[in-house]
Amino acid sequence: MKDVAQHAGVSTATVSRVLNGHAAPTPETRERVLAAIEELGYRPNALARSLRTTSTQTLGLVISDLLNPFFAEIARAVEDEARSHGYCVVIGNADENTEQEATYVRTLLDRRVDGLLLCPATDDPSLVREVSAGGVPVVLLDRTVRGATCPVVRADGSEALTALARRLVGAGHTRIGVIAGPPNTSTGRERTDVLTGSLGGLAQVVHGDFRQESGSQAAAKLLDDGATALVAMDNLMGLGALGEVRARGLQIPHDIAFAVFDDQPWFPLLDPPITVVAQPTVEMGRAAARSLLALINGQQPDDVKLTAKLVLRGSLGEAEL
Amino acid sequence: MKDVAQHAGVSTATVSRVLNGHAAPTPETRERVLAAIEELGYRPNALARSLRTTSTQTLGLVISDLLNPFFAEIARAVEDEARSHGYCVVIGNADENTEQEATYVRTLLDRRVDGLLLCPATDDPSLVREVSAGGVPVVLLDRTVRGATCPVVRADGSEALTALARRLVGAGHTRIGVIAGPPNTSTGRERTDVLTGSLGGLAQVVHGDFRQESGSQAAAKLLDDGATALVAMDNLMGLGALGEVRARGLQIPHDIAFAVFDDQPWFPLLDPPITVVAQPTVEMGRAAARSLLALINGQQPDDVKLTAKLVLRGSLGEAEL
DNA sequence: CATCCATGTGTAATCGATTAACTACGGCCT
DNA sequence: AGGCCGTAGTTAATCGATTACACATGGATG
Repeated sequence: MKDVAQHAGVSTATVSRVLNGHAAPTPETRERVLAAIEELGYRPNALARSLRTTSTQTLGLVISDLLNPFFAEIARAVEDEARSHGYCVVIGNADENTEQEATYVRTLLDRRVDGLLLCPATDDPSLVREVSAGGVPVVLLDRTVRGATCPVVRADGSEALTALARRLVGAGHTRIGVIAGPPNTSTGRERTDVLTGSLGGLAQVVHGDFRQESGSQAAAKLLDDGATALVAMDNLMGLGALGEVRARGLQIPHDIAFAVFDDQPWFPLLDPPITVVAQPTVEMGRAAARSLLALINGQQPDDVKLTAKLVLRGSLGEAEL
Repeated sequence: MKDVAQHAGVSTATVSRVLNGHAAPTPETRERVLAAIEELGYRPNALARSLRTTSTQTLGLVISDLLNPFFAEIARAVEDEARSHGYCVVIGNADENTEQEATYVRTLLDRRVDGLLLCPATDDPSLVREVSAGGVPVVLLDRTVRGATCPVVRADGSEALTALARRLVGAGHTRIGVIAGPPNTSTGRERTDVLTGSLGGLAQVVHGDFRQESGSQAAAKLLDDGATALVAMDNLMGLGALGEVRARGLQIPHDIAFAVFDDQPWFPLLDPPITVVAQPTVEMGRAAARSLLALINGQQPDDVKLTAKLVLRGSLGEAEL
């Protein structure tokens, strides 16, 4: 910057003013400065700027698992929305691991992100509290924590799950296997509670960890126990469960009814296409980013609850008639 | 930091030494400082530190499309490797868009990343040159650019594609539809060249843009032209093509042979499972991160070329016998 | 013609760390 | 005892920006 100033025959203050679009400098001075900048290929040091202004124009996003297309899509949406407001997003991948999650959150805070979007790995509120205590705006995304005091953005699948339950019961299924998420996550618990609630006593629940492998294992157990329908509570466990169903040579929907929470682009390609509860992923990501930006600007955004929809495609068999 | 110093009755210099594990401070002083840090909940400001030391312990990763599971997996691998060396990764999503790519690269440089991993959107070398000129270490990943002067890490699919071509030809296919990537990307061109080369004159090529929609369109065109086999050059175009095949009610492999470049976890679930050329994604990501770190440490890493493998699963029909 | 004000630019403090250069202290040797 | 040295710790410069405040200039005004 000093070089630019010298080159243009002005002081660094003037250069800074030109850079930041202040009113002061003469059009003529401005020209000279811009020319010098161009000539020297100067680019301002964002670190220095942020140090001085205490604003990094950066949001932190800590997600549970980057390999889960659901979160990848969320990340994408967050990024889009943030960029359109002149913010940048730094993504941290917690890998469904509390420790790694905490590490990432702290790293992001150390780098002074202006705000944090968090998809918490568990519903333990301590990490969120720690962040809030540090005075950094936080918004929770997809999952919440116990006694959360910050805005939360998530999808409500109750209606869709109730409808799903009704159809399964109506079709005469009496042993319905539910491949649930971890009980210490809000989504894991709530989805399962709603579904089992509306299934009366017909549900049999096995908990997985939102990953493919646990989906196969859970499916195996449930099939061994004579389940005639399977519902996986997230797309990765659904993938695992489908593998198990295939491996056993079972036909959907003839031998077994099948549904998944979370839509994926390839579900319609299966034969039959898979019935799902589809979440408005992109809207969730965008809404979360908007809430966080509002919070950063001193507003108090409300919680956002978007509704998930049941998409019938054929994998439930007669239940869909 | 000043507060900590005061609290511990020492100067900021001493606090800094404790923080950075210098030899100087007495165990006793160290104790006091650590106690003060603990008590005040002090966390060093990474911006200030980086400004002073000109090192951010951060790598930039600009990928073509975060929604493409291939790149998501790469990102994940890069991040793992980087973390294990004490580095953090900032991901930028270029969306297969040159302008956005350039914007991201500049943003990352402005933030003074220690090095940059780039999956270039096109093979135009100007952006890479710009970065190199700025003295920032760069490594290219998956794709290269014309006349690249920096290390490149990628997968070589020649062998697998040749084998694939041999089988298709052997099975008597004479109209083989190739859904190619954009000709201005190295992977788009090379894969297609190898495949069409080994297919003699039997190949018919339609170029897509590495996205789902273009895959359906290309497939439609090729099927209209009477193709009896389809090969998609990346998983998203494969997804689109499969959709088109399904929509037309064609049976794989009976009506049409099908193969995709890039494996995906759900390919084995289709009926029949899809034959693919599988790239060693994780190894690519890790290798690229390692190369970049080496470059940052002043070494001159060689290019890395990993080999992709043909995985036969049944979607080629008699070609696989 | 002196005074005042507006306007454009420069000077220097500041953000929060690191680190070279210096000081103070105590022990050891002759 | 005096000189020397090693060591723990302090002072202050520095990284590259922003910005409050001071200053200079020129035109308008009484």
